[in-house]
Amino acid sequence: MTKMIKVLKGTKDILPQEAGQWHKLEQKALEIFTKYGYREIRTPIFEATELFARGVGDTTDIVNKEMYTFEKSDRSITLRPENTAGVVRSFIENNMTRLSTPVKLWYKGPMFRYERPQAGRQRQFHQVGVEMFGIKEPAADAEVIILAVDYLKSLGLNDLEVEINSLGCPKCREEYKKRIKEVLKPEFDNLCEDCKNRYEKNPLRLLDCKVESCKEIFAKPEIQKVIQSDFICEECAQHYKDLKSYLDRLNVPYTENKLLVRGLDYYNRTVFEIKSNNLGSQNAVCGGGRYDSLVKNLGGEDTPAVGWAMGMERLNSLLPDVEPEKLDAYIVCNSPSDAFELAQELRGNGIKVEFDLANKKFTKQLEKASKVAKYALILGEDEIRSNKVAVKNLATSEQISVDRDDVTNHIG
RNA sequence: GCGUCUGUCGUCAAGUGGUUAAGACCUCGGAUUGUGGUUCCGAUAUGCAUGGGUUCGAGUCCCAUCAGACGCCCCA
Repeated sequence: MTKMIKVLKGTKDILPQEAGQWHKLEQKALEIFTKYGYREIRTPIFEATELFARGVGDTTDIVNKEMYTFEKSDRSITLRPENTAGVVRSFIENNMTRLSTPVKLWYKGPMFRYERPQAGRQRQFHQVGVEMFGIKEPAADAEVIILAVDYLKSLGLNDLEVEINSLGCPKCREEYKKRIKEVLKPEFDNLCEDCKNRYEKNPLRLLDCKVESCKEIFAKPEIQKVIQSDFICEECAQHYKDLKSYLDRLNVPYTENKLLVRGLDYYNRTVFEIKSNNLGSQNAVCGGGRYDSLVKNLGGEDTPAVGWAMGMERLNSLLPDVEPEKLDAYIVCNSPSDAFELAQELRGNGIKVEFDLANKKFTKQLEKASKVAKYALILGEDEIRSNKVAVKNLATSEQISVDRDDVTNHIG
């Protein structure tokens, strides 16, 4: 036999039996985001590699080891690993700074990261996300978080926890990093390999290492004191405080997590995640935050922004299965042309109907009808002659003869 | 990139070194030439991820490769 070609590692077919959940995710996204004034944007699936290097940050894992990059006509091109950079590129390129603020955009679509697949992680996966441009006030952060919660609720997902933190601005964050490095310096040799790495690359990430020996080190009082200290500057602290009071006022429960640090370089001040306890170790369904310097860094005017993304596969695995909908009717008839004609009449009336295309026997047709449809429409020689149709309710076995023009009214 | 576990029909599986690889569901056909979902009968893996090895003999033991699941790193 000829060799079979299989889907690539970390990729999946979305099969018809899962389509119901995907439709729900997409329909609710459109419905809820529209209520908050967001409009959909669709950016290309591949972009110049430089966009992600500068946008996401060239010290991040995503850019360093997870991108699908290829050369074409002397250009370096990359399949998007996330969509904030692409949306920001489009925002700048299409002069959206000229639109009245806030500019609210949402997107959905596939993203690509070259990683080892595991529960809740694939190489091609899908995200829905929102980005809001032009507002520096904490009300924007709050609205974006509340929108995420609202969307998740509309999907019937309530067992979720919102975690927030503030990373401060570049100025006060540098100060904090310096202090963490100072206090950990004597312990450097005792840290695990990953932490030694993080010490230089991203000191903030040090703090939630899962290795026991590192946990012990971080538990020391003098180190805890630095971790727990309020390092952020006055303006950042006020922003964070205002965000919390909005969330309190709107009755959105949240927990503060000082160890919540996002791995993308562009975040400042507010960061947040929404987690589920019903997933594996990849338990965040939503992650986002404020990125006030990204637009400028990518060549646009200085424009503050906040946004988030959700992993659709992760959402999907929290959703109950959707039963496939039955056909309204299945036509049972030994004359394909008569069946076809009736089917087209009914389809014209908005009825979901199929008929046998393969000249199967009467009993086989009826068997098929009972599996896929609510009603069997029996169209035999007698019925054709008298312009009638026998309408059989397959659940109750009741059968009545009705005028052909009247069929639609009997299978609502 | 690292670690752990797994790989028998479309699906769920039995099989624990010894003749022709259970069973169930799905699918298809028949009983049933205009009445289904119940029932009965029948069909469907020359092969146990792939390639080597051990053995008189391997789905069963060993090695490698590939694939999958889960975890680390990181992220949605």
